[in-house]
This record gives sequence, C-alpha cells and structure tokens, in this order.
Amino acid sequence: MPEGHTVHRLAAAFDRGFGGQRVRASSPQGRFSDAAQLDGAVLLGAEAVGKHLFLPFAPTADVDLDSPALRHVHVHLGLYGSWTFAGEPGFVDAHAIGAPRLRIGEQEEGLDESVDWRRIVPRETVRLRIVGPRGLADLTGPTACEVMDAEGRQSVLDRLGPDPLRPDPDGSARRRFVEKVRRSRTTIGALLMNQAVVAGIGNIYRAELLFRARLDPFVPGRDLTAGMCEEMWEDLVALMTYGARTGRIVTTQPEHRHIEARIVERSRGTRQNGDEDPDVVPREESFYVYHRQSLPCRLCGTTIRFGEIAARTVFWCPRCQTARSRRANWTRENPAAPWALAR
DNA sequence: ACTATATGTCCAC
DNA sequence: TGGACCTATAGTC
Repeated sequence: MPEGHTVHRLAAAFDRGFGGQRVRASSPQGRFSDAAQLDGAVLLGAEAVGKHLFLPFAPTADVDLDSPALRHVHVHLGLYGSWTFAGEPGFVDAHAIGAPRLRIGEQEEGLDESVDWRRIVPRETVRLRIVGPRGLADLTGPTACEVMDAEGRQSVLDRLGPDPLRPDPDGSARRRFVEKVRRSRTTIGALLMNQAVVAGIGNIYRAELLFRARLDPFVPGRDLTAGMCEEMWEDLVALMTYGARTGRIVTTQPEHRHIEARIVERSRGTRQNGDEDPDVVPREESFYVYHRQSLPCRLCGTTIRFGEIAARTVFWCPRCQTARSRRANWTRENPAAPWALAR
C-alpha cells in the first residue's frame, strides 16, 4: 500500500545503508530462490521509479550503473509489502518502511541497540534478506521480487508515466502528464490511478489531490484545462516531496486542522516511516477526504462521500468538488494551489 | 479460530 | 468486472 513517496524513501535508505557495499542475500522463506545468485555481490545503490524499487547488484563496486552486466532486483510492495531494517546505530532512521500497519505491542527488536542485529532471526515470511557490513533489511509480502537484466528493467520503466519525484528540469514530465490527461475521455479519478499516466500515485494521493484541486473525480480528463493539469502536477510534486522527506502523507493546510487534536498519544507501537518526528501531524488531521466518509468536510461541513473508480474507493466532498463549478473554484473562491506545507 | 481491512496490480471471463 | 495474490494487524466469537 505504500505510494511512491515511500518507495523513494526506501531507495534513499538503501543508498545510505548499503550503497557500494558487498552484501549477503538470502530468502529465508525460500520463495525467492534467485537470492543465491546475488549473494556476495555488491549492491551499488537503489533506484525508485513510481512505486517500483530497483536494487542493482554487480560483481565489483566499480561497475557502471548502466552496465548490461548488472542484475537488478525489482521489488514492488503491492498492498502489504514492507521492509524492516536493523543495524548499528544510525544505520537507517526508520525501523520499517512499507505497509503502515499499527504495530502496537510488537517488539522493537530492530531499534534496540543493545541487541546484536546480526543475531536477529528472520520471520518465516521474509522473502529476501540483505545483510551488509552495518545492518540488514528484511522484505516481506511484496507483490513482486525478481531478478532482471537491464532490458527487463527498461521494459518496466517503459510502462510507467512520469514520476513527480524524479527531477524534471525541462518540464517534459509535466508536459507528458498534461498531454495524457487532456487527450483522454477517462475520468480524472481513474487517470490519476493509472501508472502509465503518472507513476507513484495511490489511493490517498488521488483523493487528496482531487480535493485540493476542487475537482470532481468523475470529470473526464479532456474537460480539464492545461492550466489546471499543470497546477495539479505542481501540487503533486510538493505533496509527494513532503511525503518522501517525512514518510507521511499530509495534505491539509494548518488552518484546516483542529489544533486540540494534535496532542496524541505516541508512546506505543513500532516506529516506522516518520514516526520519530515529534512534530508530526497526526493521521486524523492529515487528510481532507481520504477515509473521511460520513465526516464533515473540513471546509464546508458537507458530509464526505465515497464511491468506486478504477476498482478502488474514492472519497470526495460533493460541495467543494463539483463538476459545474470546477473552473470557478479553481482560481477564485477556494484557491487550491499553490500553497505551502508547514515544514 | 475466525473475520475484516489495508496507501496495489494482474489476469481471466 | 471479479477474483486471486502477497501479509499482519485489530476485532469478534
């Protein structure tokens, strides 16, 4: 269930924790038998594209990143996948990155620095374990974990649209996004979930982006102006950049949160993603519409509605996000973007 | 011990 | 469009 920001965060963690190091690779669960061919190779770094993670393995550390000799481990976390880390102090800043479960009561084995991380026995469901000089990473529940050559990696990339978290110095990514949306009769709610249109959005970013744009999810892409699409792209870049930095999806502006609710109990459970940040916006204040069905809209008080688009539940405010007023709302009464995140 | 749920994707019909 | 799949939770009986 991680969206693109989570995968970029993972790539950064792998870069810092394993980049350029010789590693051991194994499959405690046994379902990733190709782990054996990676064992003892050098993990050059990590690459995130949309929700896809690539870990390039080479026989020696001096192999080029575009060498055809590389073996890329392609990982997609799907709905349940996650990586759990353990290692020496400062190895990575989060214990687990991936499926954001409530882990109340679970032992924080990876965080307890008095425990020797080398002696941590993997759960039986660990598909892939990577062990480096300073720590280890355990992968469970991925929808994909496979070894690919350069060609296989490229074929995955070819199926993906632009990723808002990749640098876009010449604006070509934004242009590709705008083109694809405006040429389609499909609803914007479905287009945003299509990884060939934009890579990395999931169900939360979809719902929240549409609210911030004051856009009805059922409006066809071709009905949107280029300016609306461009602003939506820029908003996405801001939202996901914040998400990648903090490990949290936060889309609400501070003035739309209830300040009293910000004091929440945060003493239990396993730390994951951005939990280590004491100033984090609590989850119940983070969204405008996602999972807020039957609750009042933060702006107008109308009950948030839900339905289904692209086989996933979509949430929206029937008053703030109307088809008829979408253009008027865009620039005037309810300026959605640009805006600034609190931190 | 069961069930529902979750930020996802693919494939068969 | 419906189901299958990958896993670990919390809640219910």
